[in-house]
Amino acid sequence: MTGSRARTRQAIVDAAIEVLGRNPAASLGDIAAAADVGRTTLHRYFAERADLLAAVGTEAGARLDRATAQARMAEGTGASAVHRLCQEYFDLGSLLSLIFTEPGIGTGSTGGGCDPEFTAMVERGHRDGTIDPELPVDWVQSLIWSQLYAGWAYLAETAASRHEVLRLILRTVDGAIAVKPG
Amino acid sequence: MTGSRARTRQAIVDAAIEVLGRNPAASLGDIAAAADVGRTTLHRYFAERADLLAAVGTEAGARLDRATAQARMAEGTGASAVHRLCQEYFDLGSLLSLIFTEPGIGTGSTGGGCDPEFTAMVERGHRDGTIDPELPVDWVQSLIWSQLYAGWAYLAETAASRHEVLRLILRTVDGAIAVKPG
DNA sequence: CCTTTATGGAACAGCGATGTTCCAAGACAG
DNA sequence: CTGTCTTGGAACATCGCTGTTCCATAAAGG
Repeated sequence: MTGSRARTRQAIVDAAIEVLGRNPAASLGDIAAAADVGRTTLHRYFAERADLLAAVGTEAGARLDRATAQARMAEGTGASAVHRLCQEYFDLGSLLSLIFTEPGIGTGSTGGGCDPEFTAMVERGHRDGTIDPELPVDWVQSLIWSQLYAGWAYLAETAASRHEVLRLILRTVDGAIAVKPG
Repeated sequence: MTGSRARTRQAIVDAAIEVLGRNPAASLGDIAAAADVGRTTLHRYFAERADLLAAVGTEAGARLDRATAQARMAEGTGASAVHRLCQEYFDLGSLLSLIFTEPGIGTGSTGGGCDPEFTAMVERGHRDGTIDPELPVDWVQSLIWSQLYAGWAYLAETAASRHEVLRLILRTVDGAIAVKPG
């Protein structure tokens, strides 16, 4: 019956991502309820709150890595790679809120500098004339995350479709990083 | 000694904005400590947490209104007005985090649609060719707030100067709302 | 000098979240 | 059917935050 345990555990982690994304201060009872699981069962899988948060961090890192890989940051112009990255990250859904509000959730204690692949992508864009050279690499990173988060929030508050919101995000991000005519 | 009361009260509200901006779940003890005031004194001025939050909301609304007025949204092209609005709002400092994380903090229970003045400004920009007509008014609003918040966070995490961060914000916001060449 | 005013500390009860233990019930495999 | 696995509910102690009361102290003002 080990398949059941894995399924329950995953349901709890998924629910935690969903609920904590909406409210980072949510109680374990809220998370258990969202997972359709008793609070006792949640504690059976994660003795302490910190254990659950660690599992959420691991899951977040895994999903993030998967999305990053699919974006193929090393291909095409810098701007086109940023464009693809936004598309893939947008699919992270409720995880976006969590990553944005809880910086360093899926990062292995790095905290500081950007991912080397990301840096390479933006600097390539600086050289190939598709990303404004005045914008530092980490500012481009802030830009992308804040736009993705804004889009996710916008999706939750308005009647706009997922597709329409993605279009808006891509349009504004592309414009923001574009080399300025003046 | 009524001057002292006003000063203490203001110090508490200011500290609350500062602390709650960094951590919306901060305890009253944290806020009192940040205001260099005993927790007892804080309770003397604000019997319940809700009372303090109401005062913070009022203060936030006042500062927001002041900044809005100074931006003169009705003057110049739509894009230039957005530009000025970003400059003024950036000066709100730590209040930015609070407004961003606690939507509707200083708004008089509106919640829904944008400010009419703001709407007029963006629609003017749509007509005068300085703001991309594909971008809905409330998306422009999301864009501005998310960029201001990102800038404020960037300022706290990096060694960049306030002036430099403002430059980055204005550059990316201007690019994001600009009419696209394609 | 003496009163009023403002403050901070200590102590206390209440509350919600947390973490633990124990037990009963249902599901599944042999 | 029987034993194991998984679960959920109830009860409990604990902890931190909240809100209140009481008292001591220090400063400002008459």
